[in-house]
Amino acid sequence: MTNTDAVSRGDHTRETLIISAIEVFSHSGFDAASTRAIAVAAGVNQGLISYHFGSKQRLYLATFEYMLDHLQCQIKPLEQMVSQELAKAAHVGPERRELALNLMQTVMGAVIDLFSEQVDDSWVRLLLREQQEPGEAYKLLYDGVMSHLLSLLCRLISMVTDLPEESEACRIRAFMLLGQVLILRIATGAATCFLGWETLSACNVAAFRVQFQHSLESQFPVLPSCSTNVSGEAGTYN
Amino acid sequence: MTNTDAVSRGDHTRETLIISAIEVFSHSGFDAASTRAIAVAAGVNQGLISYHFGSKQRLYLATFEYMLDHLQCQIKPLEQMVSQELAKAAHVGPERRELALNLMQTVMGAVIDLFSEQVDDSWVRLLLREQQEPGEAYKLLYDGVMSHLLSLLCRLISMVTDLPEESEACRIRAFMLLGQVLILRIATGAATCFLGWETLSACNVAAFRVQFQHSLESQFPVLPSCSTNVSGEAGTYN
DNA sequence: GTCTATAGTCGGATAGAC
DNA sequence: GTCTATCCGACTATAGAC
Repeated sequence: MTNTDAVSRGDHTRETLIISAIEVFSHSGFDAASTRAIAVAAGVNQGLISYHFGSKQRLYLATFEYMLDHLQCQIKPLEQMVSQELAKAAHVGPERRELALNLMQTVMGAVIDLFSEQVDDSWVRLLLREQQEPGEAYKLLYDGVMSHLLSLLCRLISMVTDLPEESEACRIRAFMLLGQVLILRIATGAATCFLGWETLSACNVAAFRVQFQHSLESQFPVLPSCSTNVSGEAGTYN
Repeated sequence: MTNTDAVSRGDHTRETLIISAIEVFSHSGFDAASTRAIAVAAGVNQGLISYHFGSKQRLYLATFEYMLDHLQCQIKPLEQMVSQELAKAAHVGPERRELALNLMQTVMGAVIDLFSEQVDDSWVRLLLREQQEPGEAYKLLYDGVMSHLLSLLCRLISMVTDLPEESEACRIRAFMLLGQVLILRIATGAATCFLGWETLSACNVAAFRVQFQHSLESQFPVLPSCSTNVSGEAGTYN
Protein backbone atom coordinates (compact mmCIF):
# COMPACT_ATOMS: atom_id res chain seq x y z
CA MET A 1 0.00 0.00 0.00
CA THR A 2 2.97 2.30 -0.39
CA ASN A 3 1.31 3.13 -3.69
CA THR A 4 -1.50 5.06 -2.03
CA ASP A 5 1.09 6.77 0.13
CA ALA A 6 2.62 8.12 -3.08
CA VAL A 7 0.12 10.92 -2.76
CA SER A 8 1.04 12.31 0.59
CA ARG A 9 -1.49 12.71 3.33
CA GLY A 10 -1.43 16.44 2.67
CA ASP A 11 -2.35 16.09 -0.99
CA HIS A 12 -5.27 13.89 -0.10
CA THR A 13 -6.48 16.41 2.47
CA ARG A 14 -6.12 19.14 -0.12
CA GLU A 15 -8.32 17.38 -2.66
CA THR A 16 -10.87 16.32 -0.08
CA LEU A 17 -11.17 19.92 1.02
CA ILE A 18 -11.62 21.13 -2.54
CA ILE A 19 -14.37 18.63 -3.25
CA SER A 20 -16.22 19.57 -0.09
CA ALA A 21 -15.64 23.24 -0.79
CA ILE A 22 -17.33 22.95 -4.19
CA GLU A 23 -20.39 21.53 -2.51
CA VAL A 24 -20.56 24.07 0.29
CA PHE A 25 -19.64 27.13 -1.79
CA SER A 26 -22.15 26.19 -4.45
CA HIS A 27 -24.92 25.88 -1.93
CA SER A 28 -24.39 29.02 0.10
CA GLY A 29 -22.25 31.27 -2.03
CA PHE A 30 -18.78 32.41 -1.10
CA ASP A 31 -19.62 34.74 1.75
CA ALA A 32 -22.12 32.53 3.49
CA ALA A 33 -20.12 29.33 3.12
CA SER A 34 -18.25 28.77 6.36
CA THR A 35 -14.82 27.23 6.49
CA ARG A 36 -16.11 25.28 9.46
CA ALA A 37 -18.83 23.68 7.33
CA ILE A 38 -16.33 22.86 4.60
CA ALA A 39 -13.98 21.26 7.10
CA VAL A 40 -16.76 19.21 8.64
CA ALA A 41 -17.95 18.04 5.22
CA ALA A 42 -14.39 17.06 4.35
CA GLY A 43 -13.93 15.33 7.70
CA VAL A 44 -10.81 17.31 8.45
CA ASN A 45 -9.89 20.01 10.87
CA GLN A 46 -10.82 23.60 10.20
CA GLY A 47 -7.31 24.87 10.74
CA LEU A 48 -6.10 22.84 7.78
CA ILE A 49 -7.80 25.21 5.37
CA SER A 50 -5.53 28.01 6.39
CA TYR A 51 -2.59 25.62 6.38
CA HIS A 52 -3.15 24.29 2.85
CA PHE A 53 -4.69 27.25 1.07
CA GLY A 54 -3.86 30.26 3.19
CA SER A 55 -7.35 31.70 3.19
CA LYS A 56 -10.95 31.06 2.28
CA GLN A 57 -10.51 33.10 -0.90
CA ARG A 58 -7.59 30.99 -2.04
CA LEU A 59 -9.55 27.82 -1.39
CA TYR A 60 -12.30 29.25 -3.57
CA LEU A 61 -9.86 29.84 -6.42
CA ALA A 62 -8.47 26.34 -5.93
CA THR A 63 -11.93 24.88 -6.50
CA PHE A 64 -12.10 26.64 -9.86
CA GLU A 65 -8.68 25.39 -10.87
CA TYR A 66 -9.87 21.91 -9.97
CA MET A 67 -13.05 22.14 -12.03
CA LEU A 68 -11.16 23.74 -14.88
CA ASP A 69 -8.76 20.84 -15.14
CA HIS A 70 -11.67 18.46 -15.55
CA LEU A 71 -13.52 20.64 -18.06
CA GLN A 72 -10.43 21.19 -20.16
CA CYS A 73 -9.90 17.45 -20.40
CA GLN A 74 -13.25 17.28 -22.16
CA ILE A 75 -12.95 20.36 -24.36
CA LYS A 76 -9.40 19.98 -25.66
CA PRO A 77 -9.99 16.65 -27.45
CA LEU A 78 -13.02 18.23 -29.12
CA GLU A 79 -10.88 21.05 -30.46
CA GLN A 80 -8.29 18.62 -31.74
CA MET A 81 -10.87 16.37 -33.35
CA VAL A 82 -12.46 19.29 -35.19
CA SER A 83 -9.10 20.56 -36.41
CA GLN A 84 -8.17 17.11 -37.66
CA GLU A 85 -11.43 16.54 -39.49
CA LEU A 86 -11.25 19.95 -41.10
CA ALA A 87 -7.65 19.44 -42.14
CA LYS A 88 -8.53 16.12 -43.77
CA ALA A 89 -11.18 17.79 -45.92
CA ALA A 90 -9.59 21.14 -46.62
CA HIS A 91 -11.49 21.98 -49.77
CA VAL A 92 -14.39 24.42 -49.95
CA GLY A 93 -17.90 23.79 -51.21
CA PRO A 94 -21.05 22.06 -50.02
CA GLU A 95 -19.26 18.95 -48.75
CA ARG A 96 -17.21 21.05 -46.39
CA ARG A 97 -20.35 22.81 -45.27
CA GLU A 98 -21.98 19.52 -44.48
CA LEU A 99 -18.89 18.32 -42.67
CA ALA A 100 -19.00 21.47 -40.55
CA LEU A 101 -22.63 20.84 -39.69
CA ASN A 102 -21.87 17.28 -38.70
CA LEU A 103 -19.00 18.48 -36.56
CA MET A 104 -21.30 21.00 -34.95
CA GLN A 105 -23.72 18.23 -34.06
CA THR A 106 -20.91 16.18 -32.61
CA VAL A 107 -19.50 19.06 -30.60
CA MET A 108 -22.86 20.10 -29.23
CA GLY A 109 -23.67 16.50 -28.44
CA ALA A 110 -20.48 16.30 -26.45
CA VAL A 111 -21.39 19.51 -24.63
CA ILE A 112 -24.77 18.07 -23.73
CA ASP A 113 -23.05 14.92 -22.46
CA LEU A 114 -20.51 16.93 -20.54
CA PHE A 115 -23.06 19.07 -18.75
CA SER A 116 -25.57 16.33 -18.14
CA GLU A 117 -23.30 13.51 -17.04
CA GLN A 118 -20.01 14.89 -15.85
CA VAL A 119 -20.79 18.34 -14.56
CA ASP A 120 -22.48 18.20 -11.21
CA ASP A 121 -25.31 20.49 -10.10
CA SER A 122 -22.96 22.14 -7.67
CA TRP A 123 -20.48 22.84 -10.45
CA VAL A 124 -23.20 24.52 -12.47
CA ARG A 125 -24.15 26.72 -9.53
CA LEU A 126 -20.57 27.81 -9.00
CA LEU A 127 -19.89 28.49 -12.66
CA LEU A 128 -23.15 30.42 -12.98
CA ARG A 129 -22.38 32.58 -9.99
CA GLU A 130 -19.07 33.61 -11.50
CA GLN A 131 -20.82 34.38 -14.77
CA GLN A 132 -23.15 36.74 -12.98
CA GLU A 133 -20.51 38.63 -11.08
CA PRO A 134 -17.21 37.85 -12.77
CA GLY A 135 -14.36 37.92 -10.30
CA GLU A 136 -10.86 36.56 -10.17
CA ALA A 137 -12.11 33.02 -10.65
CA TYR A 138 -14.00 33.95 -13.77
CA LYS A 139 -10.88 34.82 -15.70
CA LEU A 140 -9.67 31.27 -15.14
CA LEU A 141 -12.99 29.91 -16.32
CA TYR A 142 -13.24 32.04 -19.41
CA ASP A 143 -9.66 31.66 -20.60
CA GLY A 144 -9.59 27.96 -19.82
CA VAL A 145 -12.92 26.78 -21.19
CA MET A 146 -15.52 29.27 -22.33
CA SER A 147 -13.39 31.08 -24.90
CA HIS A 148 -12.22 27.79 -26.42
CA LEU A 149 -15.72 26.41 -26.71
CA LEU A 150 -17.20 29.59 -28.14
CA SER A 151 -14.37 29.98 -30.65
CA LEU A 152 -14.78 26.40 -31.74
CA LEU A 153 -18.47 26.96 -32.37
CA CYS A 154 -17.75 30.17 -34.27
CA ARG A 155 -15.38 28.34 -36.55
CA LEU A 156 -18.05 25.81 -37.45
CA ILE A 157 -20.91 28.29 -37.67
CA SER A 158 -18.83 30.41 -39.96
CA MET A 159 -18.39 27.52 -42.36
CA VAL A 160 -22.06 26.65 -42.39
CA THR A 161 -23.46 30.16 -42.66
CA ASP A 162 -20.67 32.03 -44.47
CA LEU A 163 -20.69 34.60 -41.71
CA PRO A 164 -17.12 35.81 -41.06
CA GLU A 165 -15.69 33.85 -38.15
CA GLU A 166 -14.74 36.98 -36.22
CA SER A 167 -17.96 38.83 -36.92
CA GLU A 168 -20.27 39.84 -34.15
CA ALA A 169 -23.13 38.03 -35.87
CA CYS A 170 -21.22 34.76 -35.82
CA ARG A 171 -20.34 35.16 -32.17
CA ILE A 172 -23.92 35.90 -31.25
CA ARG A 173 -25.03 32.76 -33.05
CA ALA A 174 -22.46 30.72 -31.11
CA PHE A 175 -23.71 32.28 -27.93
CA MET A 176 -27.33 31.47 -28.66
CA LEU A 177 -26.47 27.94 -29.62
CA LEU A 178 -24.80 27.37 -26.29
CA GLY A 179 -27.74 28.90 -24.49
CA GLN A 180 -30.08 26.52 -26.21
CA VAL A 181 -28.45 23.52 -24.60
CA LEU A 182 -27.21 24.99 -21.34
CA ILE A 183 -30.69 26.15 -20.38
CA LEU A 184 -31.35 22.56 -19.39
CA ARG A 185 -28.86 22.85 -16.54
CA ILE A 186 -29.42 26.51 -15.82
CA ALA A 187 -33.18 26.48 -15.42
CA THR A 188 -33.22 23.43 -13.24
CA GLY A 189 -36.33 24.52 -11.42
CA ALA A 190 -38.28 25.11 -14.60
CA ALA A 191 -37.11 21.78 -16.01
CA THR A 192 -38.41 20.07 -12.90
CA CYS A 193 -41.80 21.77 -13.00
CA PHE A 194 -42.43 22.15 -16.71
CA LEU A 195 -40.86 18.98 -18.07
CA GLY A 196 -41.38 16.95 -14.94
CA TRP A 197 -37.71 16.04 -14.89
CA GLU A 198 -36.78 15.72 -11.24
CA THR A 199 -33.35 14.50 -12.18
CA LEU A 200 -31.65 14.43 -15.54
CA SER A 201 -32.02 10.77 -16.41
CA ALA A 202 -30.32 9.37 -19.47
CA CYS A 203 -33.75 9.08 -21.00
CA ASN A 204 -34.48 12.76 -20.46
CA VAL A 205 -31.16 13.80 -21.90
CA ALA A 206 -31.80 11.64 -24.95
CA ALA A 207 -35.16 13.32 -25.53
CA PHE A 208 -33.54 16.70 -25.21
CA ARG A 209 -30.80 15.76 -27.61
CA VAL A 210 -33.32 14.64 -30.25
CA GLN A 211 -35.12 17.98 -30.14
CA PHE A 212 -31.86 19.84 -30.23
CA GLN A 213 -30.71 17.95 -33.30
CA HIS A 214 -33.96 18.85 -35.04
CA SER A 215 -33.51 22.45 -34.08
CA LEU A 216 -29.91 22.45 -35.25
CA GLU A 217 -30.67 20.92 -38.61
CA SER A 218 -33.32 23.49 -39.38
CA GLN A 219 -31.30 26.38 -38.01
CA PHE A 220 -28.36 25.65 -40.25
CA PRO A 221 -29.75 24.08 -43.39
CA VAL A 222 -27.33 22.54 -45.86
CA LEU A 223 -28.05 21.45 -49.37
CA PRO A 224 -30.02 18.21 -49.20
CA SER A 225 -27.74 15.21 -49.56
CA CYS A 226 -27.05 11.95 -47.80
CA SER A 227 -25.63 12.64 -44.33
CA THR A 228 -22.12 11.39 -43.79
CA ASN A 229 -21.56 11.63 -40.08
CA VAL A 230 -17.93 12.17 -39.21
CA SER A 231 -17.65 10.14 -36.07
CA GLY A 232 -20.37 7.56 -36.02
CA GLU A 233 -23.60 8.42 -34.27
CA ALA A 234 -23.90 12.10 -33.50
CA GLY A 235 -22.78 12.94 -30.01
CA THR A 236 -21.11 9.68 -29.12
CA TYR A 237 -17.76 11.37 -29.25
CA ASN A 238 -16.04 11.39 -25.90
CA MET B 1 -48.52 67.19 -0.87
CA THR B 2 -51.15 65.18 0.94
CA ASN B 3 -51.09 63.07 -2.21
CA THR B 4 -47.67 61.63 -1.43
CA ASP B 5 -48.81 61.06 2.12
CA ALA B 6 -51.51 58.79 0.73
CA VAL B 7 -48.86 56.11 0.82
CA SER B 8 -48.04 56.10 4.50
CA ARG B 9 -44.50 56.46 5.73
CA GLY B 10 -44.53 52.77 6.55
CA ASP B 11 -45.43 51.72 3.03
CA HIS B 12 -42.63 53.82 1.66
CA THR B 13 -40.17 52.26 4.11
CA ARG B 14 -41.44 48.85 3.09
CA GLU B 15 -40.84 49.40 -0.60
CA THR B 16 -37.48 51.04 -0.02
CA LEU B 17 -36.41 48.04 2.01
CA ILE B 18 -37.55 45.63 -0.70
CA ILE B 19 -35.65 47.48 -3.40
CA SER B 20 -32.49 47.52 -1.32
CA ALA B 21 -33.03 43.90 -0.35
CA ILE B 22 -33.10 42.85 -4.02
CA GLU B 23 -29.74 44.47 -4.52
CA VAL B 24 -28.10 43.04 -1.41
CA PHE B 25 -29.63 39.56 -1.64
CA SER B 26 -28.67 39.29 -5.29
CA HIS B 27 -25.10 40.21 -4.56
CA SER B 28 -24.39 37.97 -1.59
CA GLY B 29 -27.08 35.34 -1.60
CA PHE B 30 -29.64 34.93 1.13
CA ASP B 31 -27.42 33.66 3.91
CA ALA B 32 -24.58 36.10 3.44
CA ALA B 33 -26.78 39.13 2.91
CA SER B 34 -27.02 40.96 6.21
CA THR B 35 -30.09 42.79 7.35
CA ARG B 36 -27.71 45.51 8.47
CA ALA B 37 -26.45 46.02 4.92
CA ILE B 38 -30.01 46.08 3.58
CA ALA B 39 -31.06 48.64 6.17
CA VAL B 40 -28.06 50.84 5.45
CA ALA B 41 -28.67 50.64 1.68
CA ALA B 42 -32.29 51.58 2.28
CA GLY B 43 -31.30 54.38 4.61
CA VAL B 44 -33.55 53.09 7.35
CA ASN B 45 -33.03 51.46 10.69
CA GLN B 46 -32.23 47.80 10.94
CA GLY B 47 -34.99 47.12 13.43
CA LEU B 48 -37.59 48.10 10.87
CA ILE B 49 -36.99 44.91 8.94
CA SER B 50 -38.32 42.86 11.79
CA TYR B 51 -41.13 45.35 12.28
CA HIS B 52 -42.34 45.33 8.67
CA PHE B 53 -41.55 41.81 7.55
CA GLY B 54 -41.08 39.81 10.70
CA SER B 55 -37.87 38.15 9.63
CA LYS B 56 -35.15 38.09 7.01
CA GLN B 57 -36.82 35.12 5.31
CA ARG B 58 -40.11 36.97 4.96
CA LEU B 59 -38.31 39.96 3.51
CA TYR B 60 -36.75 37.62 0.95
CA LEU B 61 -40.17 36.32 -0.06
CA ALA B 62 -41.46 39.88 -0.24
CA THR B 63 -38.77 40.74 -2.79
CA PHE B 64 -40.01 37.92 -5.01
CA GLU B 65 -43.59 39.04 -4.72
CA TYR B 66 -42.43 42.49 -5.72
CA MET B 67 -40.52 41.27 -8.77
CA LEU B 68 -43.36 38.98 -9.72
CA ASP B 69 -45.85 41.82 -9.83
CA HIS B 70 -43.65 43.64 -12.30
CA LEU B 71 -42.99 40.59 -14.45
CA GLN B 72 -46.63 39.62 -14.59
CA CYS B 73 -47.53 43.10 -15.82
CA GLN B 74 -45.36 42.37 -18.86
CA ILE B 75 -46.39 38.77 -19.48
CA LYS B 76 -50.15 38.99 -19.06
CA PRO B 77 -50.72 41.44 -21.92
CA LEU B 78 -48.67 39.14 -24.13
CA GLU B 79 -50.94 36.22 -23.32
CA GLN B 80 -54.01 38.30 -24.02
CA MET B 81 -52.65 39.62 -27.28
CA VAL B 82 -51.83 36.12 -28.52
CA SER B 83 -55.26 34.81 -27.57
CA GLN B 84 -56.94 37.70 -29.37
CA GLU B 85 -54.91 37.33 -32.54
CA LEU B 86 -55.53 33.61 -32.63
CA ALA B 87 -59.25 34.09 -32.02
CA LYS B 88 -59.49 36.56 -34.87
CA ALA B 89 -57.99 34.04 -37.28
CA ALA B 90 -59.42 30.81 -35.99
CA HIS B 91 -59.13 28.80 -39.16
CA VAL B 92 -56.44 26.19 -39.80
CA GLY B 93 -53.95 26.03 -42.64
CA PRO B 94 -50.76 27.78 -43.71
CA GLU B 95 -52.00 31.28 -42.89
CA ARG B 96 -52.56 30.28 -39.31
CA ARG B 97 -49.13 28.75 -39.24
CA GLU B 98 -47.58 31.95 -40.43
CA LEU B 99 -49.61 33.94 -37.92
CA ALA B 100 -48.28 31.73 -35.17
CA LEU B 101 -44.72 32.29 -36.34
CA ASN B 102 -45.24 36.02 -36.37
CA LEU B 103 -46.71 35.87 -32.90
CA MET B 104 -43.72 33.86 -31.77
CA GLN B 105 -41.42 36.54 -33.07
CA THR B 106 -43.42 39.19 -31.32
CA VAL B 107 -43.51 37.30 -28.03
CA MET B 108 -39.82 36.50 -28.06
CA GLY B 109 -39.04 40.08 -29.03
CA ALA B 110 -40.98 41.20 -26.00
CA VAL B 111 -39.08 38.74 -23.83
CA ILE B 112 -35.79 40.13 -25.10
CA ASP B 113 -37.00 43.65 -24.35
CA LEU B 114 -38.22 42.63 -20.93
CA PHE B 115 -34.98 41.02 -19.89
CA SER B 116 -32.69 43.58 -21.46
CA GLU B 117 -34.44 46.79 -20.49
CA GLN B 118 -36.68 46.19 -17.54
CA VAL B 119 -35.13 43.31 -15.65
CA ASP B 120 -32.12 44.43 -13.72
CA ASP B 121 -28.91 42.44 -13.32
CA SER B 122 -29.76 41.91 -9.67
CA TRP B 123 -33.16 40.52 -10.61
CA VAL B 124 -31.52 38.02 -12.92
CA ARG B 125 -29.16 36.87 -10.19
CA LEU B 126 -32.00 36.35 -7.74
CA LEU B 127 -34.21 34.53 -10.22
CA LEU B 128 -31.32 32.33 -11.29
CA ARG B 129 -30.46 31.41 -7.75
CA GLU B 130 -33.99 30.22 -7.13
CA GLN B 131 -33.86 28.22 -10.35
CA GLN B 132 -30.79 26.43 -9.13
CA GLU B 133 -32.10 25.55 -5.72
CA PRO B 134 -35.86 25.97 -5.87
CA GLY B 135 -37.26 27.03 -2.53
CA GLU B 136 -40.43 28.62 -1.29
CA ALA B 137 -39.83 31.67 -3.47
CA TYR B 138 -39.51 29.54 -6.58
CA LYS B 139 -43.09 28.36 -6.46
CA LEU B 140 -44.18 31.99 -6.66
CA LEU B 141 -41.87 32.56 -9.60
CA TYR B 142 -42.89 29.48 -11.55
CA ASP B 143 -46.64 29.75 -11.04
CA GLY B 144 -46.65 33.49 -11.60
CA VAL B 145 -44.41 33.81 -14.64
CA MET B 146 -42.41 30.87 -15.93
CA SER B 147 -45.32 28.50 -16.46
CA HIS B 148 -47.33 31.15 -18.29
CA LEU B 149 -44.47 32.07 -20.58
CA LEU B 150 -43.55 28.48 -21.37
CA SER B 151 -47.16 27.49 -22.01
CA LEU B 152 -47.59 30.44 -24.31
CA LEU B 153 -44.56 29.39 -26.31
CA CYS B 154 -45.80 25.80 -26.46
CA ARG B 155 -49.08 26.94 -27.89
CA LEU B 156 -47.34 28.78 -30.70
CA ILE B 157 -44.69 26.14 -31.33
CA SER B 158 -47.40 23.53 -31.55
CA MET B 159 -49.13 25.47 -34.32
CA VAL B 160 -45.96 25.97 -36.30
CA THR B 161 -44.56 22.47 -35.97
CA ASP B 162 -47.69 20.36 -35.56
CA LEU B 163 -46.20 18.89 -32.40
CA PRO B 164 -48.96 18.27 -29.84
CA GLU B 165 -49.07 21.21 -27.46
CA GLU B 166 -48.78 19.03 -24.39
CA SER B 167 -46.08 16.77 -25.77
CA GLU B 168 -42.68 16.57 -24.20
CA ALA B 169 -41.08 17.42 -27.54
CA CYS B 170 -43.03 20.66 -27.74
CA ARG B 171 -42.13 21.61 -24.20
CA ILE B 172 -38.48 20.94 -24.83
CA ARG B 173 -38.57 23.17 -27.89
CA ALA B 174 -40.13 25.96 -25.82
CA PHE B 175 -37.45 25.47 -23.23
CA MET B 176 -34.63 25.67 -25.76
CA LEU B 177 -36.14 28.73 -27.36
CA LEU B 178 -36.16 30.54 -24.05
CA GLY B 179 -32.59 29.47 -23.39
CA GLN B 180 -31.50 30.90 -26.68
CA VAL B 181 -32.47 34.42 -25.63
CA LEU B 182 -31.98 34.25 -21.88
CA ILE B 183 -28.36 33.19 -22.28
CA LEU B 184 -27.61 36.83 -22.99
CA ARG B 185 -28.50 37.75 -19.43
CA ILE B 186 -27.39 34.51 -17.83
CA ALA B 187 -23.87 34.34 -19.22
CA THR B 188 -23.11 37.95 -18.49
CA GLY B 189 -19.41 37.27 -18.03
CA ALA B 190 -19.09 35.48 -21.34
CA ALA B 191 -21.05 38.22 -23.09
CA THR B 192 -18.62 40.76 -21.71
CA CYS B 193 -15.53 38.84 -22.74
CA PHE B 194 -16.60 37.19 -25.97
CA LEU B 195 -18.90 39.81 -27.44
CA GLY B 196 -17.19 42.74 -25.79
CA TRP B 197 -20.49 43.93 -24.38
CA GLU B 198 -19.69 45.54 -21.07
CA THR B 199 -23.26 46.66 -20.71
CA LEU B 200 -26.30 45.72 -22.74
CA SER B 201 -26.67 48.83 -24.86
CA ALA B 202 -29.70 49.24 -27.08
CA CYS B 203 -27.38 48.69 -30.00
CA ASN B 204 -26.16 45.36 -28.61
CA VAL B 205 -29.67 44.17 -27.95
CA ALA B 206 -30.68 45.12 -31.48
CA ALA B 207 -27.82 43.06 -32.92
CA PHE B 208 -28.83 40.14 -30.77
CA ARG B 209 -32.42 40.45 -31.82
CA VAL B 210 -31.48 40.38 -35.51
CA GLN B 211 -29.56 37.14 -35.10
CA PHE B 212 -32.33 35.63 -33.06
CA GLN B 213 -34.91 36.47 -35.72
CA HIS B 214 -32.72 34.76 -38.32
CA SER B 215 -32.40 31.74 -36.11
CA LEU B 216 -36.10 31.65 -35.42
CA GLU B 217 -37.11 31.88 -39.05
CA SER B 218 -34.87 28.99 -40.02
CA GLN B 219 -35.82 26.93 -36.98
CA PHE B 220 -39.50 27.10 -37.75
CA PRO B 221 -39.83 27.39 -41.50
CA VAL B 222 -43.24 28.19 -42.95
CA LEU B 223 -44.29 28.02 -46.53
CA PRO B 224 -42.78 30.97 -48.39
CA SER B 225 -45.27 33.82 -48.67
CA CYS B 226 -45.39 37.54 -48.06
CA SER B 227 -44.95 38.22 -44.36
CA THR B 228 -47.89 39.89 -42.69
CA ASN B 229 -46.66 40.93 -39.33
CA VAL B 230 -49.40 41.02 -36.74
CA SER B 231 -48.38 44.05 -34.78
CA GLY B 232 -46.14 46.18 -36.91
CA GLU B 233 -42.42 45.73 -36.59
CA ALA B 234 -41.51 42.52 -34.83
CA GLY B 235 -40.85 43.03 -31.18
CA THR B 236 -42.23 46.52 -30.81
CA TYR B 237 -45.06 45.14 -28.76
CA ASN B 238 -45.04 46.40 -25.20
C1' DG C 1 -43.31 54.05 12.90
C1' DT C 2 -38.83 54.73 14.11
C1' DC C 3 -34.73 54.46 16.78
C1' DT C 4 -30.87 52.67 20.27
C1' DA C 5 -28.88 49.14 22.80
C1' DT C 6 -27.97 44.57 23.63
C1' DA C 7 -28.30 39.46 24.06
C1' DG C 8 -26.70 35.37 22.06
C1' DT C 9 -24.65 33.01 18.14
C1' DC C 10 -21.43 32.09 14.62
C1' DG C 11 -17.90 33.69 11.44
C1' DG C 12 -12.39 33.54 9.78
C1' DA C 13 -7.94 33.43 11.15
C1' DT C 14 -4.17 32.08 14.17
C1' DA C 15 -0.95 30.40 17.96
C1' DG C 16 0.97 26.55 19.81
C1' DA C 17 0.83 21.53 21.38
C1' DC C 18 1.55 17.03 19.30
C1' DG D 1 0.34 17.59 8.85
C1' DT D 2 -2.91 17.69 12.13
C1' DC D 3 -5.45 19.20 16.13
C1' DT D 4 -7.31 22.32 20.18
C1' DA D 5 -8.23 26.64 21.99
C1' DT D 6 -9.06 31.30 21.40
C1' DC D 7 -9.48 36.22 19.69
C1' DC D 8 -12.40 39.42 17.79
C1' DG D 9 -15.61 40.94 14.59
C1' DA D 10 -20.35 40.50 12.43
C1' DC D 11 -24.62 38.47 12.43
C1' DT D 12 -30.18 38.16 13.64
C1' DA D 13 -33.62 39.21 16.50
C1' DT D 14 -35.63 41.70 20.26
C1' DA D 15 -36.76 44.87 24.17
C1' DG D 16 -37.91 49.32 25.26
C1' DA D 17 -37.47 54.57 24.74
C1' DC D 18 -39.43 58.16 21.81
